[in-house]
Amino acid sequence: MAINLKELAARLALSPTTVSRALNGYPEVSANTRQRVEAAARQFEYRPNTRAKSLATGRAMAIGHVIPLSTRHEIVNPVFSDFIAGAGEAYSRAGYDMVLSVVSDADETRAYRDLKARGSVDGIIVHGPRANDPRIALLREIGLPFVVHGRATGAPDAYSWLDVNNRRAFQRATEFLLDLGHRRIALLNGLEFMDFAIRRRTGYLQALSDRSIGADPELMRSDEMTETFGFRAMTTMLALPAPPTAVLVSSLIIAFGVRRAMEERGLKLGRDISVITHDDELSYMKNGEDVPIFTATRSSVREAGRRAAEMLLELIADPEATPRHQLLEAELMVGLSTGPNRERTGDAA
Amino acid sequence: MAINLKELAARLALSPTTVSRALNGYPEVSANTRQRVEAAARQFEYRPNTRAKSLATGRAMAIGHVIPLSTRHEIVNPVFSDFIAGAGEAYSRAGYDMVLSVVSDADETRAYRDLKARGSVDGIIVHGPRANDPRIALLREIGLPFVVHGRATGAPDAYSWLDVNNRRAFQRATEFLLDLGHRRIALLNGLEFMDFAIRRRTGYLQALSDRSIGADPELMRSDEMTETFGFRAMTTMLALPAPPTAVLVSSLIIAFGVRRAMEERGLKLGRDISVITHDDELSYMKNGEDVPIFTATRSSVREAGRRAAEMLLELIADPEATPRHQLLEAELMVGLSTGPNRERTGDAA
DNA sequence: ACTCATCTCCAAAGCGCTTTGGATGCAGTA
DNA sequence: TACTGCATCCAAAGCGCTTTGGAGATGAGT
Repeated sequence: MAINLKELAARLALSPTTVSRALNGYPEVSANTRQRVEAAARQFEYRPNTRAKSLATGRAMAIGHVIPLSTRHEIVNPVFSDFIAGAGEAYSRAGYDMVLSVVSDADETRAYRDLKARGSVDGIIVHGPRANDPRIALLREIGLPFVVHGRATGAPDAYSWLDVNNRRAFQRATEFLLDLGHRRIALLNGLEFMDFAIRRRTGYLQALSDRSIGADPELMRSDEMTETFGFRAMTTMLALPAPPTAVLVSSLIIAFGVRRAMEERGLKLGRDISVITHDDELSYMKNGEDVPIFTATRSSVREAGRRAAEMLLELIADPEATPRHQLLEAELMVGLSTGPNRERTGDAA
Repeated sequence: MAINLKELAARLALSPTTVSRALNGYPEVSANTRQRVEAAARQFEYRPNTRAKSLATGRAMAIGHVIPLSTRHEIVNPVFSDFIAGAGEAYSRAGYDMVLSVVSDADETRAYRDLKARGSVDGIIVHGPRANDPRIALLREIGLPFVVHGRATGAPDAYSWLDVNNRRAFQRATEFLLDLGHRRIALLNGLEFMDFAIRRRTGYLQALSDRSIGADPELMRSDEMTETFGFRAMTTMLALPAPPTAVLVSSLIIAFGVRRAMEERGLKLGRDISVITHDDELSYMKNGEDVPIFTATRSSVREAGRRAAEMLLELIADPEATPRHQLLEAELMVGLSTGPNRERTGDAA
């Protein structure tokens, strides 16, 4: 069924050498034969065997994504499929395969080493970096090109990364709420050993301190980003003597929970309490259609995947390259969930 | 850095043949040498080069998942990452790699052919089957073992699949609502060219007709499964002269939208209107913790991924095998979102 | 003493491709 | 005529592994 180089060459009464060269664009073949070869390749639907090709060239033509299957937390999951979709696009365009390694997090180190030793990939995308993430040193030692989706504060050496400016996004969002007169602003963050969560908190705290507003520990929560977390945290906060008038949350799913807690108490989004969420633009989790439901700091994870993949491919093409960085700015999209602080408006009236 | 067979053999003063045999468990090697070889392999961290191995054996030791990147609909996405996680577990255990191909749906056919022709995979998992899905005939023609996650009603020949009993789940859910006295039961379904959606509707209609209750087209909607869809559809239905007293929805995300529409009107879940949802047990989208928020037909997508992968590996191991099937029954979990029809209670009182 | 089976091991071919190092033929040059 | 240079093609080696078809040694059987 599937034809190989030798057969194709035989059919053309040419040597495998010439056919290979013709198809790979080498100059030592006449324009005439090149056309004949290409026509025949199309006709017989010839596809070079990837295994053989990469054995011969030493390049795997594949990129690895290691997904630690944590027993404790499912962190990467919600954004993962969109990131993959974006990266996958870039890979197919470049003729690369994407190989996924799902491993229990105890085996993660071994997974990277295996990928290298068995020659299955030319590079790796690192997901869900944490502060001082040990994987960075590991990958450098192994000698496999890699790009980190996010950053790992505290990593000793330079490395390539692509990240959203989480600090700035949350700083701006906080300022936006401050400008609306809010003073008691809560933060419902992701788990704070994750790097992005740390940065978001930093931005939030920065904005507060810039206006000389003290942070209230009661108003800062951090947990896995689920609907339930949003609901519970918000319910608890609403029961405080001085509940927040605005809330900054790290994901749409959390925001759904927050909204539920509010509605259960008859509070209206944007009027009684303002909410800003981060929106990864997940394809299955839209923040409204034309007008955003939630005011949001928005940055497409899919786009991030695409760019991270492209960055890695460039790195592989030029091993001498110095580490690259890409810091994506999140847009601040005004939706229906924010409004002026009514407590103060009330004061003034 | 990475040592290969020849070097390892040289270090041991043995031939590559013997070393290969020792490591792959062939009998023509003495227990003594086998131990020596294994010890050395461990010491030097020898990992056979996958490319070379599969070139020699003809087996790719990899499974392909083709993800059509539809321009129109993002169908597989929300459940995709969990399915992958489950399948990935099974693959790593068996020493298989997982390769993902993200392709625009126009290129999907070519993607399958390429995977086969270039020898990159030994088998394929088919995602998101539709009625009369052409991929089944295609894959059979190509001659690549495959397992379908779901079924494709109308496919002419036998093929291996793993599916949730969607019809039965929704039939039972509908009966459950009927038993609670509900008569106007709405259905918010996924897109009905998807096979699972068709089956769910069938089950729903079956339950209604079994009790001689006519289906009201006004109460049946089908769309992409987003929060917005749930919200809009429910809002519209609540404005009907005779709104539904119960709703059956196809995903938790839709259910969130439904709840929002209800809460906006001050209606309480389970008291004013009953809601049953299907719950795929996505790791990032939990239906409450101990007591489910929503009464739900529950079936783990991750478990499905694991089993589908195992099924495929068995198929690959035994090419003569006849097609296998696995029909998983969903559990009907009673949560806080269902209760007796108060209209009728009202009537009776 | 000879044959035969058994146990260990190895040389070499082969998987499908790329790539090095020519070979061949032909036009241009002296 | 002989030489050079160029364009075009090919034979063969090699990528790292498996696997076929022995080879040599040992011991049992007669």
